[in-house]
Amino acid sequence: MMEKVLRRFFRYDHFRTGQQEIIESVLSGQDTLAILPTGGGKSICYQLPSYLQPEGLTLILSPLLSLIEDQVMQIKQRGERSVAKLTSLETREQKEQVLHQLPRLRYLYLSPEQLAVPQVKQRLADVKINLFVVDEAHCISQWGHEFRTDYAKLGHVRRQLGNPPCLALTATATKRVEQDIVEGLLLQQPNRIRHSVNRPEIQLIVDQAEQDDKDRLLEAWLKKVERPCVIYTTTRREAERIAQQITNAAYYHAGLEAEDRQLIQQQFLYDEIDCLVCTSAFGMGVNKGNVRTVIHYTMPATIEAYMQEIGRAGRDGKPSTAILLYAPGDQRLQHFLLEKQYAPSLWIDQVVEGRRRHESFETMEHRLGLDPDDPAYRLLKVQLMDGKSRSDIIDWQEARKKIRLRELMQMINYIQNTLCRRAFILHHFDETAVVQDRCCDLCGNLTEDKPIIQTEDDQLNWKRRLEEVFFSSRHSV
DNA sequence: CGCTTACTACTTACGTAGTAAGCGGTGCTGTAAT
Repeated sequence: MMEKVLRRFFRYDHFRTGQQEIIESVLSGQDTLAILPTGGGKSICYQLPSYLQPEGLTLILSPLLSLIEDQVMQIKQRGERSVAKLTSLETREQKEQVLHQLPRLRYLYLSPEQLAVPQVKQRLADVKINLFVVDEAHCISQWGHEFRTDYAKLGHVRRQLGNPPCLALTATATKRVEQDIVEGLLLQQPNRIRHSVNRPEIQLIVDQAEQDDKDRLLEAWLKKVERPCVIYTTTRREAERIAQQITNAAYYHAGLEAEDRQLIQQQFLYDEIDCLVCTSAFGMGVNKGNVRTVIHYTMPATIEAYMQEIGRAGRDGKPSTAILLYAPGDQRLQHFLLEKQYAPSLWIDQVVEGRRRHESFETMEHRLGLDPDDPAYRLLKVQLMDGKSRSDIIDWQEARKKIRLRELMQMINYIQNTLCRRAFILHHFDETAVVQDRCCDLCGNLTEDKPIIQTEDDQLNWKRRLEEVFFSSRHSV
């Protein structure tokens, strides 16, 4: 039966690994958390069940407008017309029309922010929702706490919509991320379907250097590795600077116009450019099979982010390479960026005091010179509007910073690890290490399944090392 | 916080040291009312 639907509506003869299991779980009405390798055909997992149900809507929450556009287009291309999207790109009339069509609609794509709009929520509450899908569900953990807080509220919204079954999909999730997803979506005894996050086709290399040698090192690696190649940097300026030094390269970051971003992504996709230098803005939803190399000029803030980013290599399954360049002190920028997300206690005090005097946020913004677009200030505002007190917020900030510094430490541990890079990463994702060829710079093809490095239970050591890494310049004796 | 850039001061001939200012990621968004 399922194969028949697969052939008829999706024109595939067979399911790929994991798809069937997820679909069965979805059809059983259970909450499902699925960790599938990238490019594993995730969309079929939530699109197919709809054809086996007599009526009802499939709601798909997606993090990027561009992703929503792509998905809707792909569905239409396969001949399904009962699909719509609800984003800020639609006009008021279009939105109204979509909300009017709801009872007859099969798929609705929207951003998490749209679900915070009262009218959207109300109209959706009147409709039968078969499935509540959260695509790229790691965003709940990655963005939900600080940056896009509507992600953290999806569970409550789901309750308000009659608690339809939920399917959360992602490619990479540690236990912590999994926990964030379960809590954020209020999943009830979810069926957890896990596939290994290991990407055996990608060999892992870390190259440590002095800051001044990095450009030369990058140049040397570029002579050795195959293209197409993605180079990740932390800052936009660095992405632009490095792109200039490389032939047939372009840069990509969030400071570009949406049109330019799309154009460059397309050029890279069609091999007109074979080297893309970018910030973390690049990658989500990019389906390019032949990326041979991912180089990190500077490290990301977490191992999960690192896995997401190197995961863009070798989707065609052919041998690929991930290289991370590290110079002492590289973590400081990540540390700064992390700190910058939280309001300084001065702001908290000032704004709490202003509210006590019934001053509006707008007035305070003027009086105190606060930028209403600053994410840290916006987060503070959300928390205060949610009824949080000064001490709630301070305690929460402390707890979050501690978690995130620890994640950053894990990234450093990966770099300074001396056993096996792959084993370290798999261990981080609570998987057992595997032995394989083309493994990493530390073990080559001689991988052994050994106990790996310290983990969270190494409390004392952790604190000491944290001080060493972040404060050594000031506190050295 | 730490790195880079811009400017100033002082010295002494076009250069250098010292200080101040600026910068550093990710994306969504009913936006009320004249």
